[in-house]
Amino acid sequence: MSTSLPSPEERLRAAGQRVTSQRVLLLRLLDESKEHLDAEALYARARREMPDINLSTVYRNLAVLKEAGLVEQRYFAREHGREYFEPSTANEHYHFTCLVCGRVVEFETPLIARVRAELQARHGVRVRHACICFEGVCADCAARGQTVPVSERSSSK
Amino acid sequence: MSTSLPSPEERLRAAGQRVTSQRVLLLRLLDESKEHLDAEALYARARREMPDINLSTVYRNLAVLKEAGLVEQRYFAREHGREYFEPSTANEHYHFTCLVCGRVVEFETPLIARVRAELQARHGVRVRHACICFEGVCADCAARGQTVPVSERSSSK
DNA sequence: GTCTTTTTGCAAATCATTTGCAAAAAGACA
DNA sequence: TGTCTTTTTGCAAATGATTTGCAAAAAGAC
Repeated sequence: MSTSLPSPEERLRAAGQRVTSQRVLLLRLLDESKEHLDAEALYARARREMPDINLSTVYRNLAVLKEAGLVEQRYFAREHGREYFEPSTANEHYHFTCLVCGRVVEFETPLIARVRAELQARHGVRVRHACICFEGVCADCAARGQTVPVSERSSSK
Repeated sequence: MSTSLPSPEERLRAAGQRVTSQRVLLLRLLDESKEHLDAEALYARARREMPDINLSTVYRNLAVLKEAGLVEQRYFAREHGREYFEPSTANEHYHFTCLVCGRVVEFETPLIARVRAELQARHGVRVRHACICFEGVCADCAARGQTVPVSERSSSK
């Protein structure tokens, strides 16, 4: 989600990566997006401005940008097999996904850091990364009486 | 993992599911396993006792067992695209995976429940499920000086 | 500009997981 | 126990996301 970050070009240079038009475009699209995008969605948007861009270029660049710390990979709810991305931001935040409408609520909490600290203290492990995501029913959907997600109880197709 | 649970047959019946030799076997193998297994690993073990069992049967049954609440699906670390399973147990616990040796440390903490409560209180959402996993370097690997995971910095193959 | 290295587009491959289908097994009931 | 109905299985082929090999094109360095 859009914050005042340096331009895509600057961020690429700062990260020691080559500045290609494709990378600049992808980074900009991720910056501009209100939602988290997966490779396919990002590809669809990129094509509108660069019709010849290839899906594998999107995948390759997402991997490069992730490695360079310019974007972060996220996994959501039942969609865990699909990777979503967002630009790296300073503040650590987590996600809640509504199973009914798909809305993603971002939130912050110091408790996860405490869990990490506990883990470190009690088990001597060094935590490098955490994947935290919650899912359920958002306030609006609950108010609308939508309590049972369509694709939960029934077969998952 | 292995705890004193009712027999596979009993659990299947209690869950209103048909008792097939394949299901009994899979459930037993999951009970017996010290590690979390994915479909492929479970299949490999199952074949030893039932050579004709099919991989798709394993997948289908894991889905059934999950739906019935008899097993729980987990996602780990960089392996997020792959689903691992363990028998459902009463106590809620979370996982830490060592990026170097692959060891999985299970731990409990009341803090995650607090995060859920906070989410509920502050955003009005009803949390149904949480996917929580941590990764990093375990105490043993850190002691052995193994700080930089093999497949982290280099290309991810 | 020229040269070297990295990146791209394209097509084909991979890997986990799913599905269609006919035969086999499970559960219900006579 | 035998029969009937429904669910499950094995097998093969399909799917869907992601990856890879390769030759041409673009980026960065000199």
